[in-house]
Amino acid sequence: MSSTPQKRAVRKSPAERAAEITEAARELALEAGLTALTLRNVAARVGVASGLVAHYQPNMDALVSSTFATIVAAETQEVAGLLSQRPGPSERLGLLVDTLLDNSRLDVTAIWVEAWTLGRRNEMLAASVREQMDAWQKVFQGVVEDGNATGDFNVSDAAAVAWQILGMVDGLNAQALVRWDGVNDRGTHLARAVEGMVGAVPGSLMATPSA
Amino acid sequence: MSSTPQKRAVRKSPAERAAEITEAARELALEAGLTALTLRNVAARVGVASGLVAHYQPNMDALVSSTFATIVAAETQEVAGLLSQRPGPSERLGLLVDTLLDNSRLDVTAIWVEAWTLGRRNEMLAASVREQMDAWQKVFQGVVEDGNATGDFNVSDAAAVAWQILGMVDGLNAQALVRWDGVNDRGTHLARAVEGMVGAVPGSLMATPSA
DNA sequence: CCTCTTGTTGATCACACGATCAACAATGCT
DNA sequence: AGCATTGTTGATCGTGTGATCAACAAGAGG
Repeated sequence: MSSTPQKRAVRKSPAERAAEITEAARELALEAGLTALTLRNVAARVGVASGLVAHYQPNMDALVSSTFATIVAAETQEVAGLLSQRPGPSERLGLLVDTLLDNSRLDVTAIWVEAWTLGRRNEMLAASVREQMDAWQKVFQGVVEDGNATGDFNVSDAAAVAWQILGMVDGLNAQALVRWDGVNDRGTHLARAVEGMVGAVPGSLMATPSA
Repeated sequence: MSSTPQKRAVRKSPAERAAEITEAARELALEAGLTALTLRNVAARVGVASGLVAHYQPNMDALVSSTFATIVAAETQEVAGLLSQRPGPSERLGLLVDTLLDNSRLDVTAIWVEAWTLGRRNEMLAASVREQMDAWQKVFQGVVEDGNATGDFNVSDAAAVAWQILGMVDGLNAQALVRWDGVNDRGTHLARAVEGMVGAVPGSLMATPSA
């Protein structure tokens, strides 16, 4: 009769169990947000007593923080990987803007926004947020500097411009989180704005879809 | 000896008490975020029993929602008021961008960001958020349309561009919430980006400070 | 087959939340 | 002065949170 309420969880190695817990936390966060990361929620997802989750984590703030870092870092690396396949800076920046606005990562965006406010009460999370933002900024900065070198762009302060573009992307994504309607061709408008910022030829960032 | 623990609160008219409560909620939210709006917190600030706050509000979701709306609407009207004192569209758009990035409203930004995530679990708040975003978008759209009429700008879809600028401003502000350092002249960079979007002459949005 | 290590349980604590409501008391009215 | 209205209290309920820890049992080593 009863399917879920198993009597006792099978005994596993600490490494394996720890991995289960962090993975469950990752899925939970993506589905219901970082706020859903409670001892009992995570435990239920693993199929284990709540005490066990506490046993594998110093405290919940740490689990929230590391889960955030895991999710966001994965996205950064994934997108950075896509970038390297593009020939020039213009194509890369265009792809970057286009990819980040394609609404296929709204779950990650939601976690970003949540982390911004949760960071006010979770110092460990706040540190992770700053760290991951730096990583993203570095990705943008690299592309901008490449464009400067090739002459495609003309930017005096690549770091600052990278921060700006990142901020814009974040804002537009957060907006999409609440108001998905209203604007259709966000990528085009943002591309024009970014072209203005990096001193690129208008239209040069228009993505040529690989499909 | 005891200062705060007064025996009983003075009896006031419903209107006056209700105003006290909403005002206390406003201050609390600005200081500690919308999450701090609990029955007991608000009650303590007013100097009243927690039950009284509940008596004046249908539920806490409603208080959170209305407090958000109050704070944000005030900011919108304040900035919109400043706008009307500027002569042309370029000056107005420049002032808009400059004012919203001057870091003097980070408390309001924090509330925006918090509302975006809280809205996922508070339908009333979500509605308020959409409403207030629309209001802001309308402000931007008005300026863009003016610029179109005077020929200062050249935009085909003023509504879409207004959404974009709004999103960018929100993103940069949210970023400043976590990373206040790194970028110094955000206004300049954003101005260049916006100039690109609205088709304005480069440099035309540079604010000429009234001071 | 037994023992001992150790992964696991679940009851429990203290706290905070929203919400409710009978009892209370201050005020205004007669 | 006495009464009725009504603003106000504070204890209470049910739920949820993080954290703790004695007790349990599964599995490995002897």
